[in-house]
Amino acid sequence: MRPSDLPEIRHLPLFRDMLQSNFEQLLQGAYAQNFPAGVELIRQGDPADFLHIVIEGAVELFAEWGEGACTMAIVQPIGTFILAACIKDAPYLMSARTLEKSRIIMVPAPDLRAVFRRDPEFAVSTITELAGCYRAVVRHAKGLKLRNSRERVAAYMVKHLRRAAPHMAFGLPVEKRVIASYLGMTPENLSRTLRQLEADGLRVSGTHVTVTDYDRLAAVARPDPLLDGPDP
Amino acid sequence: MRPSDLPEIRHLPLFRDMLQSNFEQLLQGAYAQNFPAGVELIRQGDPADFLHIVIEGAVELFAEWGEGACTMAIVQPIGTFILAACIKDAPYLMSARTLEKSRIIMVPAPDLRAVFRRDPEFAVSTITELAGCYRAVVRHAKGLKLRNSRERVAAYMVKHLRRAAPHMAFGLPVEKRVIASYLGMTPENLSRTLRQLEADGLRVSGTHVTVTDYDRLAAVARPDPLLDGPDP
DNA sequence: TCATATAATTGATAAATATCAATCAAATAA
DNA sequence: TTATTTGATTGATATTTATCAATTATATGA
Repeated sequence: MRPSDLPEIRHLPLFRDMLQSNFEQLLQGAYAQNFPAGVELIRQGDPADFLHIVIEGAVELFAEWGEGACTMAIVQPIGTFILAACIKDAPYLMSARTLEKSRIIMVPAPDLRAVFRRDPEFAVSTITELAGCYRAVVRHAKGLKLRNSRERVAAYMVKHLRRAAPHMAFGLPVEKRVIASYLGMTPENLSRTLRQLEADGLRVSGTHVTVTDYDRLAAVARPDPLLDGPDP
Repeated sequence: MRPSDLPEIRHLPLFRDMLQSNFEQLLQGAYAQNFPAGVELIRQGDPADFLHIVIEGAVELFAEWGEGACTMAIVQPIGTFILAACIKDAPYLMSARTLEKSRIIMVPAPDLRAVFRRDPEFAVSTITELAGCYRAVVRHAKGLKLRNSRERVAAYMVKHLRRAAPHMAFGLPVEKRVIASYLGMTPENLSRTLRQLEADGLRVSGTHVTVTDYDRLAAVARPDPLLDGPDP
């Protein structure tokens, strides 16, 4: 592990408040690894061995059932994934693969469980982190059930535009087929929907998104913090 | 609050391992209330004031957006809800209403946060509980994205049949329209799907469900612990 | 650079699902 | 009990979304 990785990790909400000695011990047993794009890091159903931290690159969490598969989330720096499986000492519910060249830190699950039993601050941070993850999935599920695909696409664009504020443009973080799967639709349907949304102030060319009429687009998306998350 | 409520609550995984003194203090500030059916206990967007514990009856967690609404979960005794919002001190993401005459215990959120900061066992239980909630929603979202409505209905029936094992029959716990909404479909579609599944060993008459051919039904549902939860 | 693979788009069509309206059944209250 | 409300079912139809096939664009590697 690079020494330069540590301060960044230390600043994550999950690790920010714990005792220095516990932090050091936790990352003692951890190790970093660089992966090319398209590597399967985790297979759903396997026992949870490591908490993963994405330092560079991007990781797709996806689910499979029979022939089908779908994207459940994208994790980008600096983010962690599958905390819940590690804590429950249960099988992973999702698989994970790198979308690009990525640098990942892996913290052994038993160390994690040991430390939050004796560091109350870390326990509180873990609780807060998990509560945040839970709420994120609830919002995702709400979007799937309450919005149709056109509304989900519009909401996705509005959400990313807000992050890019005050600009009225941003670049898509991942391939369109991944976005389509995340939004619970086919790539063909996404393609047609983007075309259709040109009448509502959205302009997508390749990976570049421009919003020409925010109000019109927002009228389709009807953004709501209870579905799209807090404003930032 | 009835004295007879306490032992039951004390046996919940969430409260089982904490110090008796902390348990007593936590429930000191709590109070129990009886509600008729159809009462809105919580409105999404409101600040999270209380952890709710269902002692008797049934509570529907639902989400609203614009004109639309959908059922997100059913909580039955003895279960808790909206732990995550209490912990994050954030607005509720879901509304809650009683589906039947229900007895609910309400624990003030600030007490909750205070106690898990000083009782490590309670912190660990909270972490485990939240991780479990998270995984439940992930499974629900996976089901919505990977299965079509026929498969979701079949899986719902298989899941409930397993709980009723070794019987090959059980009663629907809530109205069909609630089940339909939970499964992300219209009541009409559920009705037609149930009719269609008669060819696959499922027999539903009113609230009574009988499975005449488990293997055929399971062939439609393709049950999977990563979508349907652990076997019990 | 070109050749090749992969992703994105487009059109045609099919399947899934929702909507609307009418009826039927079941629960509930007077 | 009967009257009334509410939920469930059914049919007809519209809409949404997926599938399949072909083409175009874009990225990737020799």
